[in-house]
Amino acid sequence: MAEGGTSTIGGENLLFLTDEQLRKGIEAMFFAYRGFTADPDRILEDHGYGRAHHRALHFINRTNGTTVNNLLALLGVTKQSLNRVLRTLIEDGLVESRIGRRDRRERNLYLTEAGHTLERALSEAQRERMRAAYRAAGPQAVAGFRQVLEAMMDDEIRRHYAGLKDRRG
Amino acid sequence: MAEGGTSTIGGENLLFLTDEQLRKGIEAMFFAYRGFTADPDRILEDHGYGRAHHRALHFINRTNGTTVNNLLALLGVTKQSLNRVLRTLIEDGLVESRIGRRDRRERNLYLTEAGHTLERALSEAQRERMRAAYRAAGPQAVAGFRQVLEAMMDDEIRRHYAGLKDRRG
DNA sequence: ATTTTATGTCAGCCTTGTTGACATTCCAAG
DNA sequence: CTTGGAATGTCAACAAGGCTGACATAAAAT
Repeated sequence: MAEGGTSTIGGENLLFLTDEQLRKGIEAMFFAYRGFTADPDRILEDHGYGRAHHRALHFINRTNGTTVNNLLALLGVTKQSLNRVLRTLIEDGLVESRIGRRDRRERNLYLTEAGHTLERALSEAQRERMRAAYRAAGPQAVAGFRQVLEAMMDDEIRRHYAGLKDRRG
Repeated sequence: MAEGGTSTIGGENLLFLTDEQLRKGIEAMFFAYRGFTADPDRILEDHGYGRAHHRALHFINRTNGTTVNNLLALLGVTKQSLNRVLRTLIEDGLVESRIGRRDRRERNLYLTEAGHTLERALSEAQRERMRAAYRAAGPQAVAGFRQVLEAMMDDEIRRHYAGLKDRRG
């Protein structure tokens, strides 16, 4: 049974995309995402946090000193929603909010030591799962994985994904 | 700059997994999943439904005549949570719930004509995005994509993913 | 001086997860 | 046959975390 076959016709590699194959891909995405979030979720539960807190910690760590507005664009939620999460993280001493130096309206966000500790625990759990999957699938598969995921993003997001740079300060 | 490089040493293809590469993979997963759900979400909004309704419709369509318990295992939520979604779908005439013939405690679930119509609209939107991503990335990438996703699932789920069969009745 | 921008906050709504209590049905042990 | 436990599904109530709208404040821009 040839599933997901490719064929080379006239030098070009063609892909036969049946609805059945696409459905398999859709379900793979759904189930894999569950696995992807399962390990951090368990850690978060112990701290009384949810996925929203994880996402905030991740991107604050990634883009050190980022502003609230910046974070909103990345996370794709409303400021009210982000604010609720951010407030608890600040109250709990995981995130520090400093008034901007150039523009005093802005708040620059940083992880505290405690924040870094939790972020590391979360991301290490997630990296471990990703590492195992990468190893099992092999380098060629990993390259393909990344290509398909990137093609699946919205255009605006793809720019964020590609262009995000650390800006320490 | 060699990012995510592979090298062939002694005939074996090795993969260098830096934390940075893994983090890129993690973010790709996050952003791609947003894109993955964006199109159906827009359709659902028009009908006053959410993602949970989409998932239910998908798996009822896929496993025609499935029971509530079966669906629970696939969706990974509590029966109470599923029940709420199911109730509205039944009230709205998208899903039919028939008392089981062998075991009258069970309910066998089927899509009505209207249910099929909405399911098709949702899955076609999602397939279209998947199709475009597959085309952009190419067949080799698609194979890798599926391999990595499968390796990322929890073991129990992987069995569901691989082994799900239609059982019409 | 006025307007715009960045941020924070309050109130209230919705979806979708959770647990607890309960009804129905089946099946097996007595 | 009856009865008690297990399986299945429903109803009620609560929490997290999305959302919108309204409003306050401070600072920057005009």
